[in-house]
Amino acid sequence: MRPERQARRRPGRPPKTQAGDTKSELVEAALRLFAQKGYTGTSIRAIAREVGLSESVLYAHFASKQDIFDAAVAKLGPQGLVTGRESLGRELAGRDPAGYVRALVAHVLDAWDSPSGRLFISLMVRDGLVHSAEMGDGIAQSMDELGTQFQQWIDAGRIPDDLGRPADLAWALFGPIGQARLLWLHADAAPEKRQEARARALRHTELFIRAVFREPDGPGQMTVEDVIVDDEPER
Amino acid sequence: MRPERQARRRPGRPPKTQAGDTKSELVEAALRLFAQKGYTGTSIRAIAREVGLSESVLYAHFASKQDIFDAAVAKLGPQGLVTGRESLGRELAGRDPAGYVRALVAHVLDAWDSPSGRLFISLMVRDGLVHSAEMGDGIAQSMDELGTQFQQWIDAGRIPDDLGRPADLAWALFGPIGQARLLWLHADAAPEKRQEARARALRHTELFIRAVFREPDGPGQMTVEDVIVDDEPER
DNA sequence: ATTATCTATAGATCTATAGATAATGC
DNA sequence: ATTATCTATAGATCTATAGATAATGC
Repeated sequence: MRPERQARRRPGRPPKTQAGDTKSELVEAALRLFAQKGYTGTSIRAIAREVGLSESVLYAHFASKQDIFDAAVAKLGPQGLVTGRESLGRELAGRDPAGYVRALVAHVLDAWDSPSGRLFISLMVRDGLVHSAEMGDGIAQSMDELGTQFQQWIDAGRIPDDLGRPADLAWALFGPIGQARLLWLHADAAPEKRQEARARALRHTELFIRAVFREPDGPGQMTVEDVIVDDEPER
Repeated sequence: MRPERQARRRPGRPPKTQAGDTKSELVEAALRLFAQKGYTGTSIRAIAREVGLSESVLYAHFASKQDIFDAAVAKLGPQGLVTGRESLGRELAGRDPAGYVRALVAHVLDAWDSPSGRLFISLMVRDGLVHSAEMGDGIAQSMDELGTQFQQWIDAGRIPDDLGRPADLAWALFGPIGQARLLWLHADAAPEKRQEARARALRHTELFIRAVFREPDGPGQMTVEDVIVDDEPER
Protein backbone atom coordinates (compact mmCIF):
# COMPACT_ATOMS: atom_id res chain seq x y z
CA MET A 1 0.00 0.00 0.00
CA ARG A 2 1.30 3.38 -0.92
CA PRO A 3 1.28 6.11 1.67
CA GLU A 4 -1.49 8.67 1.61
CA ARG A 5 -3.12 8.85 -1.75
CA GLN A 6 -6.29 10.58 -0.64
CA ALA A 7 -5.49 13.79 -2.49
CA ARG A 8 -6.73 13.17 -6.01
CA ARG A 9 -3.86 12.64 -8.38
CA ARG A 10 -3.35 14.79 -11.37
CA PRO A 11 -3.70 13.23 -14.77
CA GLY A 12 -0.48 12.33 -16.51
CA ARG A 13 2.47 10.21 -15.68
CA PRO A 14 3.56 10.84 -12.09
CA PRO A 15 7.09 12.08 -11.38
CA LYS A 16 9.70 9.44 -10.67
CA THR A 17 9.83 10.33 -7.01
CA GLN A 18 6.30 9.05 -6.50
CA ALA A 19 6.62 5.91 -8.55
CA GLY A 20 6.58 2.58 -6.78
CA ASP A 21 6.51 -0.90 -8.25
CA THR A 22 2.91 -0.57 -9.32
CA LYS A 23 2.52 -4.01 -10.79
CA SER A 24 3.75 -5.77 -7.66
CA GLU A 25 1.64 -3.57 -5.46
CA LEU A 26 -1.40 -4.44 -7.53
CA VAL A 27 -0.74 -8.16 -7.35
CA GLU A 28 -0.24 -8.00 -3.61
CA ALA A 29 -3.39 -5.98 -3.05
CA ALA A 30 -5.28 -8.34 -5.33
CA LEU A 31 -3.99 -11.32 -3.36
CA ARG A 32 -5.16 -9.89 -0.07
CA LEU A 33 -8.58 -9.06 -1.41
CA PHE A 34 -9.10 -12.29 -3.31
CA ALA A 35 -8.08 -14.23 -0.20
CA GLN A 36 -10.45 -12.21 1.96
CA LYS A 37 -13.48 -11.79 -0.28
CA GLY A 38 -13.06 -14.32 -3.04
CA TYR A 39 -12.85 -13.75 -6.78
CA THR A 40 -16.36 -12.55 -7.41
CA GLY A 41 -16.37 -10.61 -4.17
CA THR A 42 -13.39 -8.56 -5.26
CA SER A 43 -13.75 -5.86 -7.90
CA ILE A 44 -11.09 -4.38 -10.13
CA ARG A 45 -12.07 -1.09 -8.58
CA ALA A 46 -11.45 -2.33 -5.05
CA ILE A 47 -7.99 -3.55 -6.00
CA ALA A 48 -7.10 -0.24 -7.61
CA ARG A 49 -8.40 1.66 -4.61
CA GLU A 50 -6.25 -0.40 -2.26
CA VAL A 51 -3.20 0.81 -4.10
CA GLY A 52 -4.59 4.32 -4.42
CA LEU A 53 -4.89 4.33 -8.18
CA SER A 54 -7.59 4.57 -10.76
CA GLU A 55 -9.10 1.28 -11.86
CA SER A 56 -8.06 1.67 -15.45
CA VAL A 57 -4.42 1.25 -14.46
CA LEU A 58 -5.05 -2.43 -14.01
CA TYR A 59 -5.62 -2.83 -17.69
CA ALA A 60 -2.24 -1.28 -18.43
CA HIS A 61 -0.68 -4.15 -16.51
CA PHE A 62 -3.10 -7.04 -16.94
CA ALA A 63 -5.34 -8.20 -19.74
CA SER A 64 -8.33 -9.01 -17.56
CA LYS A 65 -9.54 -9.67 -14.05
CA GLN A 66 -8.80 -13.36 -14.50
CA ASP A 67 -5.27 -12.46 -15.55
CA ILE A 68 -4.78 -10.62 -12.25
CA PHE A 69 -6.06 -13.61 -10.34
CA ASP A 70 -3.69 -15.89 -12.19
CA ALA A 71 -0.78 -13.57 -11.49
CA ALA A 72 -1.69 -13.60 -7.81
CA VAL A 73 -1.85 -17.40 -7.67
CA ALA A 74 1.38 -17.71 -9.65
CA LYS A 75 3.12 -15.40 -7.22
CA LEU A 76 2.33 -17.76 -4.36
CA GLY A 77 3.51 -20.87 -6.11
CA PRO A 78 2.49 -24.41 -5.15
CA GLN A 79 2.65 -23.94 -1.39
CA GLY A 80 -0.26 -26.09 -0.59
CA LEU A 81 1.42 -29.33 -0.02
CA VAL A 82 3.69 -30.95 2.44
CA THR A 83 6.66 -29.98 0.38
CA GLY A 84 10.25 -29.51 1.10
CA ARG A 85 11.34 -32.97 2.07
CA GLU A 86 13.92 -32.75 -0.69
CA SER A 87 15.08 -29.28 0.21
CA LEU A 88 15.28 -30.35 3.83
CA GLY A 89 17.69 -33.11 2.91
CA ARG A 90 20.57 -32.18 5.19
CA GLU A 91 18.37 -31.35 8.14
CA LEU A 92 16.49 -34.61 7.93
CA ALA A 93 19.20 -37.01 6.87
CA GLY A 94 20.27 -39.46 9.51
CA ARG A 95 17.75 -38.42 12.10
CA ASP A 96 15.86 -40.95 14.08
CA PRO A 97 12.12 -41.17 13.29
CA ALA A 98 10.97 -38.82 16.05
CA GLY A 99 13.56 -36.21 15.13
CA TYR A 100 12.74 -36.52 11.45
CA VAL A 101 9.03 -36.06 12.04
CA ARG A 102 9.56 -33.13 14.41
CA ALA A 103 11.83 -31.37 11.90
CA LEU A 104 9.42 -31.99 9.03
CA VAL A 105 6.43 -30.73 10.97
CA ALA A 106 8.32 -27.67 12.14
CA HIS A 107 9.30 -26.90 8.57
CA VAL A 108 5.78 -27.34 7.27
CA LEU A 109 4.27 -25.26 10.07
CA ASP A 110 6.69 -22.44 9.32
CA ALA A 111 5.65 -22.49 5.69
CA TRP A 112 1.95 -22.70 6.47
CA ASP A 113 2.04 -20.00 9.10
CA SER A 114 3.98 -17.56 6.91
CA PRO A 115 2.15 -14.60 5.35
CA SER A 116 2.14 -16.16 1.90
CA GLY A 117 1.21 -19.56 3.29
CA ARG A 118 -1.77 -18.06 5.01
CA LEU A 119 -2.80 -16.10 1.93
CA PHE A 120 -2.53 -19.33 -0.01
CA ILE A 121 -4.93 -21.32 2.12
CA SER A 122 -7.41 -18.46 2.24
CA LEU A 123 -7.30 -18.10 -1.51
CA MET A 124 -7.76 -21.82 -2.05
CA VAL A 125 -10.67 -21.89 0.34
CA ARG A 126 -12.46 -18.78 -0.81
CA ASP A 127 -12.42 -19.77 -4.42
CA GLY A 128 -13.28 -23.39 -3.98
CA LEU A 129 -9.86 -24.57 -5.06
CA VAL A 130 -9.62 -26.83 -2.01
CA HIS A 131 -12.28 -28.82 -3.76
CA SER A 132 -10.36 -29.00 -7.01
CA ALA A 133 -8.97 -32.29 -8.22
CA GLU A 134 -5.45 -30.84 -8.28
CA MET A 135 -5.59 -30.06 -4.59
CA GLY A 136 -6.89 -33.47 -3.60
CA ASP A 137 -4.53 -35.35 -5.88
CA GLY A 138 -1.59 -33.20 -4.83
CA ILE A 139 -2.17 -33.90 -1.18
CA ALA A 140 -2.73 -37.59 -1.76
CA GLN A 141 0.50 -37.75 -3.75
CA SER A 142 2.34 -35.85 -1.08
CA MET A 143 1.18 -38.42 1.48
CA ASP A 144 2.32 -41.24 -0.78
CA GLU A 145 5.76 -39.72 -0.99
CA LEU A 146 6.03 -39.32 2.74
CA GLY A 147 4.76 -42.88 2.95
CA THR A 148 8.01 -44.16 1.45
CA GLN A 149 9.81 -42.84 4.50
CA PHE A 150 7.36 -44.57 6.81
CA GLN A 151 7.87 -47.78 4.86
CA GLN A 152 11.57 -47.61 5.60
CA TRP A 153 10.84 -47.29 9.28
CA ILE A 154 8.46 -50.22 9.13
CA ASP A 155 11.16 -52.27 7.41
CA ALA A 156 13.60 -51.23 10.10
CA GLY A 157 11.22 -52.32 12.83
CA ARG A 158 10.68 -48.83 14.14
CA ILE A 159 6.96 -48.92 13.34
CA PRO A 160 4.81 -52.03 13.89
CA ASP A 161 4.16 -53.52 10.49
CA ASP A 162 0.47 -54.11 11.07
CA LEU A 163 -0.55 -50.55 11.93
CA GLY A 164 -1.60 -49.57 8.43
CA ARG A 165 -0.39 -48.56 5.01
CA PRO A 166 2.58 -46.20 4.95
CA ALA A 167 0.56 -43.47 3.21
CA ASP A 168 -2.13 -43.83 5.85
CA LEU A 169 0.45 -43.20 8.53
CA ALA A 170 1.38 -40.00 6.71
CA TRP A 171 -2.30 -39.13 6.59
CA ALA A 172 -2.66 -39.78 10.31
CA LEU A 173 0.24 -37.44 10.97
CA PHE A 174 -0.74 -34.58 8.69
CA GLY A 175 -4.53 -34.76 8.72
CA PRO A 176 -4.89 -33.10 12.12
CA ILE A 177 -2.19 -30.58 11.27
CA GLY A 178 -3.93 -29.76 8.02
CA GLN A 179 -7.17 -29.24 9.91
CA ALA A 180 -5.45 -26.83 12.26
CA ARG A 181 -4.10 -25.01 9.24
CA LEU A 182 -7.48 -24.74 7.62
CA LEU A 183 -9.19 -23.47 10.74
CA TRP A 184 -6.60 -21.17 12.26
CA LEU A 185 -3.70 -20.45 9.92
CA HIS A 186 -5.59 -18.37 7.36
CA ALA A 187 -5.02 -14.83 6.19
CA ASP A 188 -7.28 -13.19 8.77
CA ALA A 189 -6.35 -15.35 11.73
CA ALA A 190 -5.67 -13.62 15.02
CA PRO A 191 -2.18 -14.13 16.47
CA GLU A 192 -3.53 -16.03 19.49
CA LYS A 193 -5.43 -18.42 17.24
CA ARG A 194 -2.33 -19.00 15.17
CA GLN A 195 -0.30 -19.71 18.25
CA GLU A 196 -2.97 -22.10 19.47
CA ALA A 197 -3.02 -23.85 16.12
CA ARG A 198 0.74 -24.37 16.16
CA ALA A 199 0.63 -25.65 19.74
CA ARG A 200 -2.13 -28.02 18.78
CA ALA A 201 -0.17 -29.28 15.81
CA LEU A 202 2.92 -29.84 17.93
CA ARG A 203 0.98 -31.71 20.60
CA HIS A 204 -0.45 -33.90 17.87
CA THR A 205 3.01 -34.56 16.52
CA GLU A 206 4.20 -35.77 19.91
CA LEU A 207 1.09 -37.88 20.35
CA PHE A 208 1.71 -39.43 16.94
CA ILE A 209 5.33 -40.15 17.77
CA ARG A 210 4.38 -41.85 21.04
CA ALA A 211 1.58 -43.87 19.50
CA VAL A 212 3.32 -45.01 16.36
CA PHE A 213 7.06 -45.32 16.83
CA ARG A 214 8.70 -48.16 18.61
CA GLU A 215 11.91 -47.35 20.37
CA PRO A 216 14.85 -49.51 19.25
CA ASP A 217 15.45 -50.22 22.94
CA GLY A 218 15.13 -48.35 26.23
CA PRO A 219 11.83 -47.13 27.66
CA GLY A 220 8.94 -46.72 25.28
CA GLN A 221 5.21 -46.71 25.12
CA MET A 222 4.70 -50.43 24.83
CA THR A 223 7.94 -52.26 25.21
CA VAL A 224 8.08 -55.79 26.39
CA GLU A 225 8.96 -54.61 29.87
CA ASP A 226 5.89 -52.41 30.15
CA VAL A 227 3.55 -55.08 28.98
CA ILE A 228 4.98 -57.64 31.32
CA VAL A 229 4.88 -55.32 34.32
CA ASP A 230 1.37 -54.15 33.55
CA ASP A 231 -0.31 -57.33 32.52
CA GLU A 232 1.63 -60.41 33.39
CA PRO A 233 4.06 -59.73 36.17
CA GLU A 234 4.96 -63.31 36.87
CA ARG A 235 5.47 -64.79 33.38
CA MET B 1 -36.32 -28.04 -10.12
CA ARG B 2 -39.64 -27.79 -11.90
CA PRO B 3 -40.13 -29.67 -15.11
CA GLU B 4 -39.86 -27.79 -18.37
CA ARG B 5 -40.39 -24.12 -17.86
CA GLN B 6 -38.81 -22.98 -21.10
CA ALA B 7 -42.07 -21.76 -22.56
CA ARG B 8 -42.46 -18.25 -21.17
CA ARG B 9 -45.09 -18.12 -18.51
CA ARG B 10 -48.08 -15.90 -18.77
CA PRO B 11 -48.41 -13.10 -16.29
CA GLY B 12 -50.76 -13.71 -13.41
CA ARG B 13 -51.07 -16.32 -10.74
CA PRO B 14 -50.55 -19.78 -12.23
CA PRO B 15 -53.33 -22.38 -11.92
CA LYS B 16 -53.11 -24.70 -8.96
CA THR B 17 -52.10 -27.63 -11.09
CA GLN B 18 -48.77 -26.02 -11.91
CA ALA B 19 -47.99 -24.77 -8.42
CA GLY B 20 -45.16 -26.36 -6.48
CA ASP B 21 -43.70 -25.41 -3.16
CA THR B 22 -41.98 -22.38 -4.60
CA LYS B 23 -40.32 -21.20 -1.43
CA SER B 24 -38.66 -24.55 -0.76
CA GLU B 25 -37.61 -24.88 -4.36
CA LEU B 26 -35.99 -21.46 -4.18
CA VAL B 27 -34.12 -22.25 -1.00
CA GLU B 28 -32.86 -25.51 -2.43
CA ALA B 29 -31.75 -23.93 -5.68
CA ALA B 30 -30.10 -21.14 -3.71
CA LEU B 31 -28.28 -23.67 -1.57
CA ARG B 32 -26.89 -25.49 -4.57
CA LEU B 33 -25.73 -22.31 -6.22
CA PHE B 34 -24.29 -20.70 -3.10
CA ALA B 35 -22.42 -23.93 -2.38
CA GLN B 36 -21.09 -24.07 -5.92
CA LYS B 37 -20.35 -20.43 -6.69
CA GLY B 38 -20.34 -18.67 -3.35
CA TYR B 39 -22.50 -15.79 -2.20
CA THR B 40 -21.20 -13.08 -4.47
CA GLY B 41 -20.89 -15.51 -7.35
CA THR B 42 -24.59 -16.31 -7.19
CA SER B 43 -27.16 -13.80 -8.44
CA ILE B 44 -30.80 -13.54 -7.53
CA ARG B 45 -31.45 -13.95 -11.21
CA ALA B 46 -29.52 -17.21 -11.38
CA ILE B 47 -31.51 -18.64 -8.47
CA ALA B 48 -34.80 -17.67 -10.05
CA ARG B 49 -33.75 -19.15 -13.37
CA GLU B 50 -32.88 -22.46 -11.73
CA VAL B 51 -36.45 -22.76 -10.58
CA GLY B 52 -37.78 -21.41 -13.85
CA LEU B 53 -39.28 -18.23 -12.45
CA SER B 54 -38.78 -14.53 -12.80
CA GLU B 55 -36.29 -12.98 -10.42
CA SER B 56 -38.82 -10.73 -8.79
CA VAL B 57 -40.53 -13.74 -7.21
CA LEU B 58 -37.69 -13.97 -4.76
CA TYR B 59 -38.73 -10.72 -3.20
CA ALA B 60 -42.22 -12.06 -2.61
CA HIS B 61 -40.67 -14.73 -0.42
CA PHE B 62 -37.53 -13.12 0.97
CA ALA B 63 -36.62 -9.62 2.02
CA SER B 64 -33.19 -9.60 0.43
CA LYS B 65 -30.41 -11.72 -1.01
CA GLN B 66 -28.87 -12.05 2.43
CA ASP B 67 -32.22 -13.28 3.72
CA ILE B 68 -32.18 -16.07 1.14
CA PHE B 69 -28.69 -17.03 2.17
CA ASP B 70 -29.71 -17.13 5.81
CA ALA B 71 -32.71 -19.29 4.98
CA ALA B 72 -30.44 -21.67 3.10
CA VAL B 73 -28.00 -21.94 6.00
CA ALA B 74 -30.84 -22.34 8.50
CA LYS B 75 -32.28 -25.16 6.45
CA LEU B 76 -29.07 -27.13 6.82
CA GLY B 77 -28.76 -26.66 10.55
CA PRO B 78 -25.55 -26.99 12.52
CA GLN B 79 -24.23 -30.06 10.70
CA GLY B 80 -20.65 -29.06 10.77
CA LEU B 81 -19.55 -30.76 13.86
CA VAL B 82 -19.00 -34.20 15.18
CA THR B 83 -22.49 -34.27 16.59
CA GLY B 84 -24.82 -36.97 17.53
CA ARG B 85 -23.00 -38.65 20.35
CA GLU B 86 -26.05 -37.98 22.48
CA SER B 87 -28.53 -39.12 19.86
CA LEU B 88 -26.42 -42.20 19.30
CA GLY B 89 -26.78 -43.12 22.96
CA ARG B 90 -28.20 -46.61 22.59
CA GLU B 91 -25.94 -47.57 19.73
CA LEU B 92 -22.83 -46.51 21.56
CA ALA B 93 -23.64 -47.46 25.13
CA GLY B 94 -21.73 -50.37 26.49
CA ARG B 95 -19.52 -50.88 23.48
CA ASP B 96 -15.87 -51.48 23.83
CA PRO B 97 -13.59 -48.64 22.67
CA ALA B 98 -13.03 -49.98 19.16
CA GLY B 99 -16.73 -50.60 18.62
CA TYR B 100 -17.61 -47.21 19.99
CA VAL B 101 -15.18 -45.43 17.72
CA ARG B 102 -16.24 -47.42 14.67
CA ALA B 103 -19.91 -46.66 15.29
CA LEU B 104 -19.22 -42.99 15.87
CA VAL B 105 -17.14 -42.64 12.74
CA ALA B 106 -19.71 -44.50 10.67
CA HIS B 107 -22.40 -42.19 11.96
CA VAL B 108 -20.40 -39.06 11.25
CA LEU B 109 -19.39 -40.26 7.79
CA ASP B 110 -23.02 -40.91 6.92
CA ALA B 111 -23.93 -37.40 7.97
CA TRP B 112 -21.00 -35.83 6.16
CA ASP B 113 -21.51 -37.80 2.98
CA SER B 114 -25.25 -37.03 2.80
CA PRO B 115 -26.48 -34.49 0.26
CA SER B 116 -27.08 -31.87 2.89
CA GLY B 117 -23.81 -32.62 4.63
CA ARG B 118 -21.96 -32.09 1.38
CA LEU B 119 -23.84 -28.91 0.62
CA PHE B 120 -22.96 -27.75 4.10
CA ILE B 121 -19.21 -28.15 3.74
CA SER B 122 -19.23 -26.54 0.31
CA LEU B 123 -21.21 -23.61 1.60
CA MET B 124 -18.92 -23.15 4.58
CA VAL B 125 -15.88 -23.31 2.36
CA ARG B 126 -17.08 -21.11 -0.45
CA ASP B 127 -18.12 -18.33 1.81
CA GLY B 128 -15.17 -18.40 4.14
CA LEU B 129 -17.21 -19.68 7.05
CA VAL B 130 -14.65 -22.41 7.72
CA HIS B 131 -12.48 -19.54 8.83
CA SER B 132 -15.08 -18.12 11.14
CA ALA B 133 -14.56 -18.20 14.87
CA GLU B 134 -17.79 -20.17 15.34
CA MET B 135 -16.52 -22.97 13.15
CA GLY B 136 -13.17 -23.21 14.90
CA ASP B 137 -14.62 -22.94 18.36
CA GLY B 138 -17.39 -25.39 17.56
CA ILE B 139 -14.96 -28.01 16.37
CA ALA B 140 -12.63 -27.45 19.30
CA GLN B 141 -15.57 -27.81 21.67
CA SER B 142 -16.73 -30.91 19.91
CA MET B 143 -13.28 -32.45 20.39
CA ASP B 144 -13.35 -31.51 24.07
CA GLU B 145 -16.65 -33.32 24.48
CA LEU B 146 -15.40 -36.41 22.76
CA GLY B 147 -12.33 -36.06 24.96
CA THR B 148 -14.37 -36.93 28.03
CA GLN B 149 -15.01 -40.34 26.54
CA PHE B 150 -11.30 -40.84 25.88
CA GLN B 151 -10.58 -39.81 29.46
CA GLN B 152 -12.80 -42.62 30.68
CA TRP B 153 -10.87 -45.10 28.60
CA ILE B 154 -7.61 -43.74 29.94
CA ASP B 155 -8.92 -44.14 33.46
CA ALA B 156 -9.97 -47.69 32.66
CA GLY B 157 -6.52 -48.51 31.34
CA ARG B 158 -7.69 -48.97 27.77
CA ILE B 159 -5.52 -46.11 26.52
CA PRO B 160 -1.99 -45.50 27.79
CA ASP B 161 -2.15 -42.50 30.08
CA ASP B 162 0.92 -40.81 28.65
CA LEU B 163 -0.19 -40.60 25.01
CA GLY B 164 -1.64 -37.09 25.21
CA ARG B 165 -4.58 -35.03 26.33
CA PRO B 166 -7.99 -36.61 25.78
CA ALA B 167 -9.07 -33.82 23.43
CA ASP B 168 -5.88 -34.32 21.43
CA LEU B 169 -6.77 -37.97 20.99
CA ALA B 170 -10.12 -36.86 19.60
CA TRP B 171 -8.28 -34.49 17.31
CA ALA B 172 -5.97 -37.28 16.16
CA LEU B 173 -9.01 -39.39 15.34
CA PHE B 174 -11.08 -36.78 13.53
CA GLY B 175 -8.44 -34.56 11.97
CA PRO B 176 -7.69 -36.93 9.09
CA ILE B 177 -11.38 -37.70 8.65
CA GLY B 178 -12.18 -34.00 8.53
CA GLN B 179 -9.49 -33.52 5.90
CA ALA B 180 -11.02 -36.27 3.80
CA ARG B 181 -14.37 -34.55 4.18
CA LEU B 182 -13.01 -31.22 3.11
CA LEU B 183 -11.24 -32.60 0.07
CA TRP B 184 -13.65 -35.20 -1.22
CA LEU B 185 -17.06 -35.02 0.45
CA HIS B 186 -18.20 -31.70 -1.01
CA ALA B 187 -21.22 -30.87 -3.12
CA ASP B 188 -19.56 -31.45 -6.48
CA ALA B 189 -17.55 -34.52 -5.53
CA ALA B 190 -17.55 -37.44 -7.95
CA PRO B 191 -18.91 -40.71 -6.57
CA GLU B 192 -15.53 -42.43 -6.89
CA LYS B 193 -13.84 -39.67 -4.93
CA ARG B 194 -16.48 -39.92 -2.23
CA GLN B 195 -16.02 -43.65 -2.02
CA GLU B 196 -12.28 -43.18 -1.80
CA ALA B 197 -12.69 -40.60 0.94
CA ARG B 198 -14.84 -42.93 3.01
CA ALA B 199 -12.42 -45.79 2.54
CA ARG B 200 -9.57 -43.55 3.58
CA ALA B 201 -11.48 -42.43 6.67
CA LEU B 202 -12.24 -46.02 7.63
CA ARG B 203 -8.63 -47.11 7.18
CA HIS B 204 -7.59 -44.23 9.39
CA THR B 205 -10.09 -45.28 12.01
CA GLU B 206 -8.65 -48.77 12.13
CA LEU B 207 -5.13 -47.40 12.24
CA PHE B 208 -6.13 -45.17 15.13
CA ILE B 209 -7.72 -48.05 16.99
CA ARG B 210 -4.63 -50.21 16.59
CA ALA B 211 -2.24 -47.43 17.57
CA VAL B 212 -4.12 -46.06 20.55
CA PHE B 213 -6.19 -48.71 22.26
CA ARG B 214 -4.81 -51.35 24.50
CA GLU B 215 -6.70 -54.58 24.51
CA PRO B 216 -7.76 -55.74 27.98
CA ASP B 217 -6.50 -59.22 27.04
CA GLY B 218 -6.64 -61.55 24.06
CA PRO B 219 -4.87 -60.95 20.76
CA GLY B 220 -3.99 -57.38 19.88
CA GLN B 221 -1.51 -55.22 18.14
CA MET B 222 1.18 -55.40 20.73
CA THR B 223 0.31 -58.07 23.16
CA VAL B 224 2.96 -59.87 25.10
CA GLU B 225 2.73 -62.80 22.73
CA ASP B 226 3.40 -60.74 19.65
CA VAL B 227 6.31 -58.94 21.15
CA ILE B 228 7.88 -62.08 22.49
CA VAL B 229 7.50 -63.95 19.25
CA ASP B 230 8.84 -61.07 17.19
CA ASP B 231 11.67 -59.86 19.32
CA GLU B 232 12.61 -62.23 22.04
CA PRO B 233 11.67 -65.75 21.12
CA GLU B 234 13.58 -67.41 23.91
CA ARG B 235 12.74 -65.25 26.92
C1' DA C 1 -59.82 -9.38 -1.64
C1' DT C 2 -55.79 -12.01 -1.64
C1' DT C 3 -52.12 -14.43 -3.63
C1' DA C 4 -48.56 -15.69 -6.95
C1' DT C 5 -46.74 -14.61 -10.58
C1' DC C 6 -45.20 -11.45 -14.49
C1' DT C 7 -43.00 -7.11 -17.10
C1' DA C 8 -40.62 -2.99 -16.80
C1' DT C 9 -37.50 -0.22 -14.80
C1' DA C 10 -34.48 2.54 -11.45
C1' DG C 11 -30.14 3.11 -9.76
C1' DA C 12 -25.81 1.01 -8.42
C1' DT C 13 -21.91 -1.36 -9.69
C1' DC C 14 -19.06 -4.18 -12.62
C1' DT C 15 -15.45 -5.04 -16.45
C1' DA C 16 -13.30 -3.01 -20.03
C1' DT C 17 -11.96 0.57 -23.49
C1' DA C 18 -10.98 5.22 -25.60
C1' DG C 19 -8.68 9.10 -25.43
C1' DA C 20 -6.40 12.95 -22.68
C1' DT C 21 -2.41 14.43 -19.97
C1' DA C 22 2.13 14.91 -18.15
C1' DA C 23 6.71 12.94 -16.95
C1' DT C 24 10.58 10.26 -18.75
C1' DG C 25 14.38 8.93 -21.67
C1' DC C 26 16.36 9.17 -26.06
C1' DA D 1 8.20 8.80 -28.78
C1' DT D 2 7.10 6.18 -24.90
C1' DT D 3 5.24 5.34 -20.53
C1' DA D 4 2.17 5.73 -16.59
C1' DT D 5 -1.27 7.60 -15.14
C1' DC D 6 -5.94 10.02 -15.36
C1' DT D 7 -11.19 11.05 -16.74
C1' DA D 8 -15.13 9.66 -19.08
C1' DT D 9 -17.94 6.39 -20.71
C1' DA D 10 -20.11 2.08 -22.92
C1' DG D 11 -22.57 -1.83 -22.13
C1' DA D 12 -23.58 -5.65 -19.08
C1' DT D 13 -25.30 -7.14 -14.94
C1' DC D 14 -26.79 -6.74 -10.23
C1' DT D 15 -30.36 -5.90 -6.36
C1' DA D 16 -34.60 -4.24 -5.52
C1' DT D 17 -39.22 -2.03 -6.35
C1' DA D 18 -43.60 -0.60 -8.73
C1' DG D 19 -47.39 -1.85 -10.85
C1' DA D 20 -49.98 -5.14 -14.01
C1' DT D 21 -52.31 -9.59 -14.48
C1' DA D 22 -54.78 -13.74 -13.60
C1' DA D 23 -56.07 -17.60 -10.46
C1' DT D 24 -57.81 -18.70 -5.87
C1' DG D 25 -60.82 -18.76 -1.91
C1' DC D 26 -64.23 -16.45 0.58
